[in-house]
Amino acid sequence: MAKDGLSIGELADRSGLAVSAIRYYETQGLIRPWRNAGGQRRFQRADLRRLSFVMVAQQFDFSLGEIRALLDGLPGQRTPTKTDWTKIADAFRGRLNARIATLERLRDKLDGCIGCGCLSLPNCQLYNPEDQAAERGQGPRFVLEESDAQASDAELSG
Amino acid sequence: MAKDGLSIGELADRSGLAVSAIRYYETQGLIRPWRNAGGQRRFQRADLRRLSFVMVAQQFDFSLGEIRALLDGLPGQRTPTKTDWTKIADAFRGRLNARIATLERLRDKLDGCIGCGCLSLPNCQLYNPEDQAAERGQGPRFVLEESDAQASDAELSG
DNA sequence: ATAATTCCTAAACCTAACTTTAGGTCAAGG
DNA sequence: CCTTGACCTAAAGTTAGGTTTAGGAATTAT
Repeated sequence: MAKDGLSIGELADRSGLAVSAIRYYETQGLIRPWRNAGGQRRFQRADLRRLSFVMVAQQFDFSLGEIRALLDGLPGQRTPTKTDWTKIADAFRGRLNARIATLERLRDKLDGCIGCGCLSLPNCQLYNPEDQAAERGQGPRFVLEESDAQASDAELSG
Repeated sequence: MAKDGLSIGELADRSGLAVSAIRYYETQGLIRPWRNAGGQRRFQRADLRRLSFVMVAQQFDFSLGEIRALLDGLPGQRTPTKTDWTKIADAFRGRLNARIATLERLRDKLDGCIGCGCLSLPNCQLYNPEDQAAERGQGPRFVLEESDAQASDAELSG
């Protein structure tokens, strides 16, 4: 009930976040409470919006580091206003569309793959990860290049 | 060159996986090599297909545990054959469609949210996570229920 | 025969995003 | 005053999916 700011417990109740999560967010620079005389954290009411923003951004697959950058990028270190929101929403939508597009491409590959004898053919599209880790082997994965005859040797294992 | 099965290094080269990853997969029950006289792992050539399957399934967001279950569910503990593949592809497609649908719903929410003054209104759709962790707080998140007046107090923080 | 690879195990380490625990302090209520 | 209950810090634990390291043994190449 302290009128000089919200306690971490109050913020937790109102946000639905765990107290430990809020403390963690502080270590990650997402929120900066001040301390009262006794050393306890005190939060502004606007911090509720800040936490809300964090929670929403997480749904769009932004890491806490990225969210911090978004927050820091706001003029004056503010919590987003309606005006800022439009720009941020564009970033969110972009991320979302990219993810959807990736999944749709994967679905197309899968559909094009039915009945192609997959998992026993050399250049199945499904073996080109395209996202996950586009670093290690630059070229195609040779996974199924068992060029020898005997197209389907010993299917049994163990 | 050992004709009595592939060494782990050969399997790694052919699959594109790291040797350490293959060993790890063994601990997870995804692959079961036998040992030669000297105690080294030896793999069947069919294990390449098994690993390929693991890699593909991971792209569809299946955990190693789930992949193991899929593999174990195959009659005779086989690596999927063309016949099995159709059934599994259905499972993959289902997972994919569900994910796409979720993201599209999120996008719709986002679009319906533009200009609604989000992040300062009580019941923004974006505050209902729907996926992430549908466990803790069963009810709605009260995130923005600052019922008092002063709709936009102190936007500045720090 | 010997050097260079490759392989072995066990255990520690890594990232992300937190939670849990331990030991101790602060604040609110009766 | 005194007891809860909320809070504090630091450090360790958690999950997933691996990687790295250390110390040693097996294989392969020369």
